[in-house]
Amino acid sequence: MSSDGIDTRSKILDAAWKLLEEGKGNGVRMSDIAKAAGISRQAVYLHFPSRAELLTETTRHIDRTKNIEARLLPSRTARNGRERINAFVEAWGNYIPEIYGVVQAILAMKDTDPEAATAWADRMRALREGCESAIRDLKRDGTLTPSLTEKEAVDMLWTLLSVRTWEHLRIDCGWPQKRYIAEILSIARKTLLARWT
Amino acid sequence: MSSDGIDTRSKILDAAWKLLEEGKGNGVRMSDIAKAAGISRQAVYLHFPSRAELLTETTRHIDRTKNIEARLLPSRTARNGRERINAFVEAWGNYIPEIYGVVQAILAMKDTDPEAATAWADRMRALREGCESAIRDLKRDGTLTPSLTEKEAVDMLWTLLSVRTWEHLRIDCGWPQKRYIAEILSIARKTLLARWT
DNA sequence: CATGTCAATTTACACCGTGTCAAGCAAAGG
DNA sequence: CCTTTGCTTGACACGGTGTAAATTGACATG
Repeated sequence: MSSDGIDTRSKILDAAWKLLEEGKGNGVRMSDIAKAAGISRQAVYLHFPSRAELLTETTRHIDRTKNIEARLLPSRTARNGRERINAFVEAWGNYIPEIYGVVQAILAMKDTDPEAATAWADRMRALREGCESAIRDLKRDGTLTPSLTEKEAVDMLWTLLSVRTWEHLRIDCGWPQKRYIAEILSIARKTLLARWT
Repeated sequence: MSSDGIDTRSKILDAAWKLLEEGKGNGVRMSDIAKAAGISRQAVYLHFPSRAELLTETTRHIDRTKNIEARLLPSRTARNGRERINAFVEAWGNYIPEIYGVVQAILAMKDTDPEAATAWADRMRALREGCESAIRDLKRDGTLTPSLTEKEAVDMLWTLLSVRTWEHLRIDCGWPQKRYIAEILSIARKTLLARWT
């Protein structure tokens, strides 16, 4: 065991998290993380085989400490599809800003590093499953718009909730978070719900 | 003048275009482009000071030969705002796939290279101006939804037409191009037009 | 014909970030 | 005590971008 109470692995993850959080998701190098964790660059490689691995572990670390599962709970216990969408959009939409830094870094690696690509695909599949459940409920309630197939509806919701959409509205357009949530919710209702709702 | 009819600069641009077009927008290196153009890597630097510059020049090259201006003309001569949106979405939406490869490469550089970032911002400003004109017409016609300010409406349309949204629906979700156009148009109408239209 | 210029060539190198390797050091624990 | 564990330092290979210098070959103009 190490002399300091908290183990090194956690120190690395925390350092990575902090650095990625404060602004430039990209441009954070392994050496920066090492320095922030107070260890040598090589020591980082003793715990994580590659930058891609470190980044994906960092997202898991964040998920664990921010307890994303608990946050998504309300959406799973919603009384009907309509409310499920509400809860889901709110939960995920408000989670994005907390992981944006790390996501940005992974997204940037995705194009070149196949490992990062699959890690990201995994992450997105989880989100997609949430969308699928919500749409399924809508379908069950009979409130799903007839102009979209179930698959298309899932794709639409998934796209609306994508990090890129959030990024575009919040970062590029400068929208406040509340406005983002409200507007995405509004679009989701308009495009997914049957007219007579 | 060079002995071969077509000058080297164009050969480079064409080579870059072709390589970026066929698949992996990223992963195309300067040496690849040089090889494809039939010259040495260093010769490329005689014509373009940096990779970022080459990429942005390539988009201009494509714009020129694909005549984007002419394609956007119908949207500018539309009789009313509603039709202007139709024409604009169709023109831009169908243009994206033709520039996607190059755009992907620039987008990837954007995070690290400030030069690429400003080049991309320029490009996006042009698109945004198109959105602004369309929304202004809607406002003039009185068909703009009252639930959005003019600025917000522009932001929404701009986001719907972003390359990232296209990428998500077409690449990640596998939608056919026609479906993409139809659905974006549908969302745009539902979110931008006043109820009574 | 000689000269100068220009485009492109080759070779070489600097820089940066990732990832690897080897040797050494300090402390914990049998 | 000696071994193991966790980390250190230092060095290095690789890949990609960008720079620099010396050279060749074609062409135009004197």
